[in-house]
Amino acid sequence: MNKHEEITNIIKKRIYDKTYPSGTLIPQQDVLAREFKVSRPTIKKAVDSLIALGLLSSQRGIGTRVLSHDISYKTNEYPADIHKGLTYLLGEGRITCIIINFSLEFPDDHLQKALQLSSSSPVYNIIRLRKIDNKPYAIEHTFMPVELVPNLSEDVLYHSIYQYIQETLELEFSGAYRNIHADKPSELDQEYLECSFDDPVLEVEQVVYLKKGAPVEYSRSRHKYNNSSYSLYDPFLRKQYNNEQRGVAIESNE
Amino acid sequence: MNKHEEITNIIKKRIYDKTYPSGTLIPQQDVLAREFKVSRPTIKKAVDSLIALGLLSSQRGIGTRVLSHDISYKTNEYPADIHKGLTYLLGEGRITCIIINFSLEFPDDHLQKALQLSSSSPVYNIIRLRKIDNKPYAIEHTFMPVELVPNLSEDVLYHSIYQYIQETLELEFSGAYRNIHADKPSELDQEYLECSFDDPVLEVEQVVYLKKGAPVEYSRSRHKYNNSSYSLYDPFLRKQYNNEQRGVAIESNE
DNA sequence: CAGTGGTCTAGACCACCCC
DNA sequence: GGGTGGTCTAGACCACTGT
Repeated sequence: MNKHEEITNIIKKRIYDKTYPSGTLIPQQDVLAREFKVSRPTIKKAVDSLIALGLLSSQRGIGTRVLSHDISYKTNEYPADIHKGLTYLLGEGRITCIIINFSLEFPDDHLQKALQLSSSSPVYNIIRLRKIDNKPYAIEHTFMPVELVPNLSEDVLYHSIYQYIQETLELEFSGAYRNIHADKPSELDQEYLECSFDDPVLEVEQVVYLKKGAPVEYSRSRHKYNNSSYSLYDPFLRKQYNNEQRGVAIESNE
Repeated sequence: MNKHEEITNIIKKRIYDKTYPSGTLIPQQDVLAREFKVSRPTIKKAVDSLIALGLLSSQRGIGTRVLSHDISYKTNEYPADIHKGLTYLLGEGRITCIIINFSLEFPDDHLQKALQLSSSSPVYNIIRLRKIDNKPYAIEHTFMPVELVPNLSEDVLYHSIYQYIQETLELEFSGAYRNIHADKPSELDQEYLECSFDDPVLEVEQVVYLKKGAPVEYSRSRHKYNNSSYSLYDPFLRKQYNNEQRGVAIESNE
């Protein structure tokens, strides 16, 4: 672990255990630098990452303050890999998975674009149903290039594709584009998510990229509307109205 | 403008104008350091912010590669302030605003918690309908503490509350917690968004914080399901399964 | 091995706030 | 003026990659 990450974690603990209570100023950066026997830029880096998480806020000439978010922090991790994430959170046994479809096909135009593939490069077409305590939680429809993820078996599908990619194939991820929107339930949704025709569905569409740069997954996860939601903290780091994209956006499909 | 921000913008331009084509390696950090006559850590900072935007990906021993996201980049800015953001994007004249409600009240329990107020501290209760080209776009229901945002007038509501807060009151924002979910349309939605009883609605619920630490807004923006969506890039910066929260999360409301 | 990015240092200067 | 965080430097060392 890096120094700045260690310090990040220590400060985070001190925030949660109220060593640094909500609303108060934490010690100055040079005091922390002396305490942890590091240089000030290292402290700064640790503080910055806690600002990005929404736990701290700095003001020049004043200090760095602990923010108090009374937002109920029931936020479950939602990494690219729902299965491993939920297993981690809820423990083994409560999460189950049903494979609805597992086949190979050639990508259509949309997939060719999203995964940057040629039409002759086969992809897996996977549909899985995730359950928590035997109640349906999400339908995940996943496409992955066979080229990048060889030898995918049903065994892997029941566990974690992401673990297989990281640990067996030793590939690294760089990040994911996501688009979150509401939709009417499809027939598949109504059947597997056990919802009626007028129950809205929350869909998280994403493209996951490898560090190498290649897209490794296109997927759509659909959730019953009263079952889950997507939470995030958006630190207003930059001038808001740049001429360029930022992380967070709403698009209007006129 | 900081040096690292200037360099960030220059590199960004070079990515968009294909000086650094998709998929290729950009020059090494020490080459860039010499070109821009800055130290390497400054280059690193610029590169890091482009990694956070999803434009670059670095690998030790190899270099820094331009990612190519064929995701259609129709992403409109969605800052906390929809009005100013959309005005910036679409130009003056296409955005209009109707005030459906503007009143004062004392906060209920939920609002007291979200805005960290006592029950005797009044809040504005504002409902506005946003239109693009005279077609309904979103219903925004906003609560703000009178204490923090004094002298709010209808005039300000038609323009930008955020501009008023930043420029007149000279307050700074630190960021916002958001929760995005799907919902059934309310009667208000059906009336003003012109949707039918089985059209889903996408709601973005947020609490916006000042740098000082105080929550300054609690709001819910509701959109017709086929009208807008929420997009973001999630860089997988940290180990995914830490014992602590990250920005992105799904919560299951069991 | 040489070359890449990742991290850290020690110190400096500046911008800003409050007294 | 005295104290805060924000930024930048010049150089160093390390971890990792590919040959």
